[in-house]
Order: sequence, then C-alpha cells, then structure tokens
Amino acid sequence: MDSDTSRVSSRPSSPEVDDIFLSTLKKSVHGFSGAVSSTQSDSPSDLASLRGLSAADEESLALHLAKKDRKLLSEGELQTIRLKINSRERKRMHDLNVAMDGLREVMPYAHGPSVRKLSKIATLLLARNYILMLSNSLEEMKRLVSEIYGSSGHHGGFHPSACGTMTHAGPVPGHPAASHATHPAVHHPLLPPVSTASLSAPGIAAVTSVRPHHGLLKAPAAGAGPLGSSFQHWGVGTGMPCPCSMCQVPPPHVSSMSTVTMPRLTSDSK
DNA sequence: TAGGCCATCTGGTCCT
DNA sequence: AGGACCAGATGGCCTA
Repeated sequence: MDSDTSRVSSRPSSPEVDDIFLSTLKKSVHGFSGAVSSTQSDSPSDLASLRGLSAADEESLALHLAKKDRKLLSEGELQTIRLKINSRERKRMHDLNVAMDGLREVMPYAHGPSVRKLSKIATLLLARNYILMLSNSLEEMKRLVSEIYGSSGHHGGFHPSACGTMTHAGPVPGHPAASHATHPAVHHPLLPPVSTASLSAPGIAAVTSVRPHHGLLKAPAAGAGPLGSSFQHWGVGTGMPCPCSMCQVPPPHVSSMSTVTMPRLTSDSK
C-alpha cells in the first residue's frame, strides 16, 4: 500500500462499490454513450426502475432468481442482477489486488511514495525468482553447514532442529552471503550480478523509481539460460533485476509443484 | 501519440 | 442454485 505512487493514488485500484455504482448511474443518466462493451447498457429507463428498488429488494431478487428464468425478467431486474454480479466481481478483484499488494510489501524491492509500484506481472515474476533464490540459498546453506561440521565431533551433520536457525555465535565461514563470490551458481537472482549490496540500500530506492521495462515481459522463455545465471539482463541503467520471462528458469522440483498446488489449473482444459 | 497497465463489465464454465 | 473463477472486450490514465 505504502508503495503506491501518485499514479496509484490518483486512480485507486479498487474504488468503493458505491462510487462505481454511482458512476454507472451518472454515465447512464447523463447519456453516456461511449463504446462500452456491447452488453453494457445502462439505459435511463432501466435505472429508473432500478432506483425504485431498495438494497434489500435487490438482494432478495437476485438471490431468488434462477439463471434459466432470467430471460423472462424485465430489463430492470436483469440490470439489478448484473449490478450484483459486477459488485461481486469487483470485490473479488479488490481482494486479489490486496493480496498483490501484500506480496509487493514482502518483496525485496524498494517501497515508498516516490517509487513506482511494481506491475502485477512484474510482482509475480519477481516473487517467483525470489522464492527460487531463497530455496537455492537454503540448499546452499545446508550444504555448506554440512561441509563445515560434517567431520567435527560435535556436529556430526546439519541438524537445525537442535541448533535452531543458525544462531551460532559469530559468522559462519562459509555463509552463503559471503560465499556468493565464490559460488556464482547461486548468485542472488534479485541482486545485480556485480554487487551483493543490500536491497534496502539507498541506491535501490532511486533505481526503482524507474520502471523496469524493456519490452521483454512478453518475450518467449526460449533463450533462458541456466538458473545459475538467473537474470539474463537488468533494467537498462537501473541495475534492477529483470522480471521478464526470459529470466525465468524453473528447476524441475519447482515446476512439478504447480501441478500439485493448482489442481484447478491442471484439470482445467479450457 | 503509441504502448503499457489497469479497472470494470460481461458471459461462460466450474465448483460446492 | 449460487458463487467463484476465468478470459475477452473496452476505455481511462500515464509515460516515453
């Protein structure tokens, strides 16, 4: 939310339902004749009948009408049902946007009023890369810890359950944060290849004020390299990670996950 | 001014 | 049956 820019504030992602309803009324009452969708017709006569209904009337009407009977309804009644459905859809999209904002907030990406909000597609792609990066970092950490303590008497192996989440005093010599330089294969997908500076560094905020765009968001992923290379390219002059599809290389174990967590997608033959 | 992004409407389909 | 989900269409806003 706080990452919203003036653009966002000037056009709220989810205006109040009442506002939408009123704007719809205004459009119709004032003879709005824009080339709206073919079925989007709010004629004044419809609205006249619509305004005669209370909210409770509308609700009960919509709830008690079967789809098959709708062809028998008057224009006003159909309009009422349509408004109810539209309202639900707006709410659904609003909830989706709220979730999207929540995702943006936890992304290692500069937030603030002066930073343009990530687009939806960029948010999703960046989130995906972030998850992949975290997974790789975790695996690398496990491997390094095993290497370090594997031959020692105290730590026969990696057992985070016993030691907590890496709370040993002092830096672990082989900590991934320090090992990236010697392990380019796990370099941070969200950081510029030449720098491991924190994403919260002042420079990032300035960088993210420029929307990362290069027309590759819709490019095919054919030319994507190995995961180790992560982002193939970065925002021109921005140093920002590229969220484009070319930079997306799903590891096998991640790809298979989608079929498990999204049964609707797999079963959907549309 | 073109293109990107977005909100909204709408009808169809699937799920509970 | 009703709601959720989805995708296409449309128009508005913003930026390069």
